[in-house]
Amino acid sequence: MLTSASADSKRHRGRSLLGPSPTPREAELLSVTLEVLHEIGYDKFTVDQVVARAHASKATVYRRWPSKAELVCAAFAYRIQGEHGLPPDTGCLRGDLLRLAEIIARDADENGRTIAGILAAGDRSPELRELLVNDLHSARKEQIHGVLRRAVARGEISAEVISDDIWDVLPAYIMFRILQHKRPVPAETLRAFIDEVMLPSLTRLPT
Amino acid sequence: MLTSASADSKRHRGRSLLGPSPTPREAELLSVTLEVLHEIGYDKFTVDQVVARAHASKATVYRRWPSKAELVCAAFAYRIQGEHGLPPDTGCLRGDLLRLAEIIARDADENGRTIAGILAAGDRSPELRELLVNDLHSARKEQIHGVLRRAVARGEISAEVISDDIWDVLPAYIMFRILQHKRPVPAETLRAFIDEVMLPSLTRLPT
Amino acid sequence: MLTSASADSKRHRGRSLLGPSPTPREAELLSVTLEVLHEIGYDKFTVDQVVARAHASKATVYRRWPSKAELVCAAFAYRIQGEHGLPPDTGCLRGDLLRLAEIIARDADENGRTIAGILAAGDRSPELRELLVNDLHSARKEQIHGVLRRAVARGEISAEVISDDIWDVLPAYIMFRILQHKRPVPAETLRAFIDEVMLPSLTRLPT
Amino acid sequence: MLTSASADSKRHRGRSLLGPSPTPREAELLSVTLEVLHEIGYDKFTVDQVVARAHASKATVYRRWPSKAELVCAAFAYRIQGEHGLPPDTGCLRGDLLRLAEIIARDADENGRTIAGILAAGDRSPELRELLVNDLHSARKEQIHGVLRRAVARGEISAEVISDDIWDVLPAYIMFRILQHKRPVPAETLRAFIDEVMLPSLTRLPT
DNA sequence: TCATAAGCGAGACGGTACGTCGTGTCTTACG
DNA sequence: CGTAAGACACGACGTACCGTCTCGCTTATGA
Repeated sequence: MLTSASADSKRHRGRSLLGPSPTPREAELLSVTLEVLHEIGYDKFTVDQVVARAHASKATVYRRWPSKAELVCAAFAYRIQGEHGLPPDTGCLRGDLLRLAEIIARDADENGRTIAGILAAGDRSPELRELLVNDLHSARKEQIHGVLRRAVARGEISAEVISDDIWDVLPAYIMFRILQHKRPVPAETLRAFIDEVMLPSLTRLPT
Repeated sequence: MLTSASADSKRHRGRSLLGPSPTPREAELLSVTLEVLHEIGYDKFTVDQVVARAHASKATVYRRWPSKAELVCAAFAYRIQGEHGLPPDTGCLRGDLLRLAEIIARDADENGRTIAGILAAGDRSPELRELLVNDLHSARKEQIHGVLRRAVARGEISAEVISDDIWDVLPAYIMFRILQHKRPVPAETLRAFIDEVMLPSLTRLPT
Repeated sequence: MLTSASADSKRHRGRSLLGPSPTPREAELLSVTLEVLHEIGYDKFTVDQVVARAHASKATVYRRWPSKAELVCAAFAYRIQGEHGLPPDTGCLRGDLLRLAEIIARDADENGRTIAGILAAGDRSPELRELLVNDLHSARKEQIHGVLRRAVARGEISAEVISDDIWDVLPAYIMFRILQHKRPVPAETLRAFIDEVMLPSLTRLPT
Repeated sequence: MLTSASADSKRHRGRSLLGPSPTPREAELLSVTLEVLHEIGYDKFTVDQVVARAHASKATVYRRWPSKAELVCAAFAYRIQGEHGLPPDTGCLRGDLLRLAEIIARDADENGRTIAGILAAGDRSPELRELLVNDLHSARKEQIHGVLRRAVARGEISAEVISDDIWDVLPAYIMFRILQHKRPVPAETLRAFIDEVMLPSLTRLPT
């Protein structure tokens, strides 16, 4: 028996974007949203398509997400959940970074254009966008800091090089490459970036 | 000594995107397009507004640029022309990079959202988008390589570190920061990026 | 005695052109269409004007009538409904015909140009045009045959002269005159036509 | 010294619509106009099509005829010239009328929709339209009156039945039938009209 | 003989209507 | 009551046509 009050109180644990964790119907709609985004890209994305494919009503969508932009944001935030896992330990910093770079590159390859769309539509709902960006990157940040902490533990790098400001060099570069050339970033480029930029920076002599 | 930047500026301009250099009327329309983009942002941008403000006809616009996306691209390519100038020589690589970072940051701050829009709408006209991206970044590439060549001439760095693949670390990071947080990149972040990432990479010991 | 007119009026009205009888919103739009047609004429008629005046949306109009031509046709068909009434019995055929001629002439005077426009645009939607013409003239046919049947009942004419083919001599002539000279047909011309053409034909000696 | 005055005076022989008789170039353009009208009908008619097909320039067209409506009118007036011939004498009024009806019916079949278009667009250039209508029907009037005069000469009808007002019953009915059903008027209908309407009217007993 | 002008082909241009489509609001009917 | 279905206002998009205009090119005359 459903006691929607207790269900409600359960839902108010959600963190950032989704507030309450999504109901089954919401989850379904968000999944369909992600599907459509993947298939036809952000700029051809249509709320009506989501509605049609989910056999839903526009009112049902707009009751929860007041605009197309917020629907897309919410769908993205929904997707991010559960991606916080650290990549497996490969035994050395370089291996960990290469592995992480691959993960990020694959993800960016799949979702780059959608993210660009969200960023471009920025002013429609600035606060939401900010939340999304935070969500997006807090996952990455944890992964990266995790890898770096492992390297510190191994004695490969000094703890001082872990910065709170520019930790995002790796995802930034990968995302940028994806957006610029719309092809996947070649593995060789990832390797070069890690060997020629990341590692020199992380193992630099203290100034 | 190569001054390929100046050589570049001597070429018949507008070769890539605009085909022939724009007629006066075209230039006018592109200028108005840029105006509108700045004022109301990419997602609220309207061809009709351009038409109204330029006292033009829709046919005049669509005769040249077959869609809104291409109009915006062309306007951007038009804007880029003449931005090839090298930043002034500050005497040392670090100073040059800081100066260049400022330039890039200011530009990205002004046009970031528009660029994101173009990237998001990518598939509407892929070839045009590619041309635009090439134009956008060939200008930057010239500037960066110019600065690095100056550093090589000064003996600050080895010519070997100049890569044709990952030269774009600096603009990538700046653009990404702009798009992520929509505020201007703080000078301190630029400094940190240069000191902690760029310079270690450029002055790294040969592997 | 056949009262096919009243039988007709009992049928579910709006069968032919409008399909189901129009919804309130449809009726409103058709009324506004007729208004605009009267005010500015067929060739300056604009769907946007209808939309603006009815505080409607273009989509609302085009959802029901796929083109301007069909909107105008439907508006006309809508107008025709309820015009099936017989003119009052004046006691003799000549009087009935004069009365009917006046009615037709006034109607043609008001709508002549619009009808010409519809006819000219014929090929845009031939089947619809045909329906419209049928509707337009089935009403007239009822009126004329009604008048003639009264005359037969009075013994003024023979039933044999009532033709199914060329019953439309009267409306044809009136409409033509209206279209040709754009002024109303003078009463004297109507009288002459009835006395010198209609009545000799109706009372002719059997060949 | 320009002799445009004398040139002008030369050209001022034309009668009604065309003013001066058309130059070769004008005649060519009018012919092409008629061609296009026949092929695609009045409502899809386009000045640009005439221009393209005649390898002419829009300026050339608009220098002579200030609007599409006037171009079409002029083309029609041009076509009418030389159609004033009487139909051959068949020996009796009925034969003459049948022959004439055929001629009119064929002409109306070819040009009905165009004429309707001109009539519908009436208010664009009322005076021109009036001229056209006069031209159109003065030719017919001559033909009909010619046939009637022949019948008077034969003693078939009385001269008194020739009316100046409602002479146009025959073309009116034919034109109307053409416009209404867009198919050619069947010969049987023409015969019935002549036998059952025209002849009773023309041979009626004096009231 | 050449230049000066007029006619012309070509087609860009401003304006405006068309018909399509997407967003976000709202109503109706069903379960 | 929530929901599916979908009508609706608003407004942008991209197309097409009209009538005006400017450009060169050609031709035909007058100095």
